[in-house]
Amino acid sequence: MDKHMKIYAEHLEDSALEQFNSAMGQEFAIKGALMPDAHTGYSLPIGAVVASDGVVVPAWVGYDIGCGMCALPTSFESNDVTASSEEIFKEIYKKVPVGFNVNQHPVDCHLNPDDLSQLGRKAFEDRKGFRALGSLGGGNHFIEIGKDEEGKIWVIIHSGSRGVGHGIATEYMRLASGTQKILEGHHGLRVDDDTGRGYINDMSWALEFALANRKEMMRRIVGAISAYCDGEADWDKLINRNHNHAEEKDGMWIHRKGATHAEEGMMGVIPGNMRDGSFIVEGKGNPDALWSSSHGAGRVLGRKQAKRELKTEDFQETMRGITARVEDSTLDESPMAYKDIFEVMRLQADLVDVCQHVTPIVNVKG
DNA sequence: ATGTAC
Repeated sequence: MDKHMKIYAEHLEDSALEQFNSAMGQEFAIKGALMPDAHTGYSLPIGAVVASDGVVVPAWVGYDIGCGMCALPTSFESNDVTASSEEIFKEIYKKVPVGFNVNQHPVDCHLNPDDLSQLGRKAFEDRKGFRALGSLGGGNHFIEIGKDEEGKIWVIIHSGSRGVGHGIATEYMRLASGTQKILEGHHGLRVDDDTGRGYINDMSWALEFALANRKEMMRRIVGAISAYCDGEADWDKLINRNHNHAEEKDGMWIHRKGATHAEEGMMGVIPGNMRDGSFIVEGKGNPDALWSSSHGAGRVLGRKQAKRELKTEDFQETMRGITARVEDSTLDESPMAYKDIFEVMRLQADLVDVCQHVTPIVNVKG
């Protein structure tokens, strides 16, 4: 069967290609693409986009539904931010829970948990409800304050839907597979039956929760910077882009697992690494790439491998001048654990235009 | 990525 598939990755692991081919072998898979940062995941590689007919596959969206980026331009002076970077860094850790931490009390939110299915509602209650709103999480989630080529200060966040999205993903992956082996295979839900509709409803709610989460953090971070610098955020220019979601387009269900939505003219944010910062991009709406781009640089070293093979001294050396946690515990996030972001950006010149390159001043991690 | 089990 000739299905439309395009691979933008230059060096691809065999196991990632096998996962992609296996997914594309499903009868409901219509069209697929692998972004330049693609690497092995479970079920579907990270950096894959697959369009399906009449079916949604929870494992193709993954655990962190709504994981994505926000970028907010501001009028803070870069000299002020640099001069107060240590204070701002500490203030953010005071205001934003990181890692497994959440707020002591629930945070006000316009979202209504009654809009979730019974299953989604239970995941929400079990996973700390609105206490999780405005919390960063762990792994590769981060907060970055940086300046672009014109000296403008941006606040950039990578975070997701925290526990609630994870709970929703887990429960629907279990229902779809019909077994406890939820990470194997490509189990779909019909979009027109109750379970499929339930997944789409709850996934959509989790996307909104993830955005509300990033916005709440943005408010706290802008507050932290404002304690030391004059200026304000340009909220009308906030960019929000998911890289783990499924959306309907032209009668297809497009699954993005670690791939940024990049319609023509759509603004996006592609993070590189702790040292090289992030790119503000504008989508080209390339249909071969299923209207997508990469969601980052992509790993070259697994987390364990990075901690084994890299040296903390080298990490500290390369991060000089940036206020960040640079230590043994964050060594798996070293720039050396990722592909060269500049090369990845070159490989997707037909997918996005680069508008700005934001280089880090402060980086906050879980 | 998350939070559970060791």
